Amino acid sequence: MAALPSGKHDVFQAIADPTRREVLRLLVDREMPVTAITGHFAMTRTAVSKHLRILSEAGLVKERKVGRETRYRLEPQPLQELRGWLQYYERFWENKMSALQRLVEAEDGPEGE
Amino acid sequence: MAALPSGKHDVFQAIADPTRREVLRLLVDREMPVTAITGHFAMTRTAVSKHLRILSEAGLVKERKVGRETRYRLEPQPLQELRGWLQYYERFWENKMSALQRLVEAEDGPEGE
DNA sequence: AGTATAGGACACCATATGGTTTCGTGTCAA
DNA sequence: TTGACACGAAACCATATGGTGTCCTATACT
Repeated sequence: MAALPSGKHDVFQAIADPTRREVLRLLVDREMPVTAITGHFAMTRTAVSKHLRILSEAGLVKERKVGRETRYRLEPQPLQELRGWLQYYERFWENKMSALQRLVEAEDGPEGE
Repeated sequence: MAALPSGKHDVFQAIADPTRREVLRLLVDREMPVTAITGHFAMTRTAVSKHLRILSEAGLVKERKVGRETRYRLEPQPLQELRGWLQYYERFWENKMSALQRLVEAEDGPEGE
């Protein structure tokens, strides 16, 4: 269930930081080396590198060495855990159900968790 | 767009902590006073109270005073922001698309949001 | 009235987090 | 081979985070 912990940071923690969410956006359509990523932020390369490590621990990015650069790319699969978590709550806001209605749905719901 | 910031903590931060995610689960089907919530955790009432404040700042719970107790209930709407964020990435893991395919999908995508 | 219960406020503490600078190493270009 | 570039590692720093214990007030019980 815990989706192979490649480090001490999980997906929930990884996406908690706005900078890291921006990094993910950057990597959506292309692979990028650290310096290029850093160009998009007002912080040092080292700081960005740390964010990349956390994302990597969460499995959200993968690195590939090409010559002297390390290119990072998005690895979206771990977001499925987040999606699964969210799905549990989705039905609750859809029709602004009451607590009682939620209770019924929760027990009666079409879950396979 | 930033969904009325009722405090300094946002949804992403709020759900980053496992304890807070558990609290949300507890409140799914019923309203609960602080002490009752605390009963489910190995920490003090004060600690739980702080978590509740953070959840409250993120808009994920609402409090209601009843006599001497403060009852908390789930307020799932703010999770929609998370869902919107996630949806952007959903298409990327569905069929393990390549970066190029993702690029095309991202620009050309079948959006109706 | 007097006591017990619920819970917020406050002071405090250890560790995590997000950032910096400096340094070392591997790789590319002249 | 000398130098510039890409990057990680390490030491350091301020603040945030997650927890504690003590105290105070409001409400309920008898």
